[in-house]
Amino acid sequence: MSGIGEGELINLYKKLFEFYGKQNWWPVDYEYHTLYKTDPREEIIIGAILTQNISWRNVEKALENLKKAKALSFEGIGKIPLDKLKELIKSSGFYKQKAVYLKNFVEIFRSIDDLKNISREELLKVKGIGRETADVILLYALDRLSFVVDTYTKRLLIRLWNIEGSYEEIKKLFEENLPKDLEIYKEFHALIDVHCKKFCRKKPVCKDCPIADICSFYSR
DNA sequence: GCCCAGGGCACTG
DNA sequence: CAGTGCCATGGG
Repeated sequence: MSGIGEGELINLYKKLFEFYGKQNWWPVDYEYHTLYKTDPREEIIIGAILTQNISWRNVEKALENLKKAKALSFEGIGKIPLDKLKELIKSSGFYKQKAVYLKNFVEIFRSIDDLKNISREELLKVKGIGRETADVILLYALDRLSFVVDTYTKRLLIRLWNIEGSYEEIKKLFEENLPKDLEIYKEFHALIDVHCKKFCRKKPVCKDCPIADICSFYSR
């Protein structure tokens, strides 16, 4: 699948970090959680489900609605009626199934503590939790060394080095060639997304791209 | 009006 | 295991 090693990925990381700076993902409203004594990690998981194949802008509106309803927590999600939940998260698209996913999730896991010893395989059994969402939960909410792959990551690897692979293959590629460091895992995924939104879009914008010098697509 | 966005499920071959 | 249809809103 690939012919790159540790050097290339670290180099990519350094270049992106240098250009964009620290991203501090996952975004969370700590003031809200301090005020209502809820756990910010639960917001990460709720957001991870809401953002499936939807722009973050649409998710932010849904999160705001949940805050106003004091429902941005597992307990809060569990308390509000399903129909009410659907209304609140409507802006995040696919809202009927996402509402069911959320309800089901907080039914299984009553609080963040119930996830303390969860494995990736167990998470993947939960309806609505696929590979990417599971890895987001593991990395950003539970501080586990599980690299997150998304469509941006795949697109970038194809453009940069013409590397294609399944989700698990790409995930392995990163995990085998990066230092086992939580901050690097978190920031790298965030940087890839930020970069792909700005430059490496579906229709690539190569002008002024900060990593054009290491990109095989650019030199074609 | 068209395209796309921080995927996942169910079903098919 | 890979491919496809479906889910649905909102901004560019």
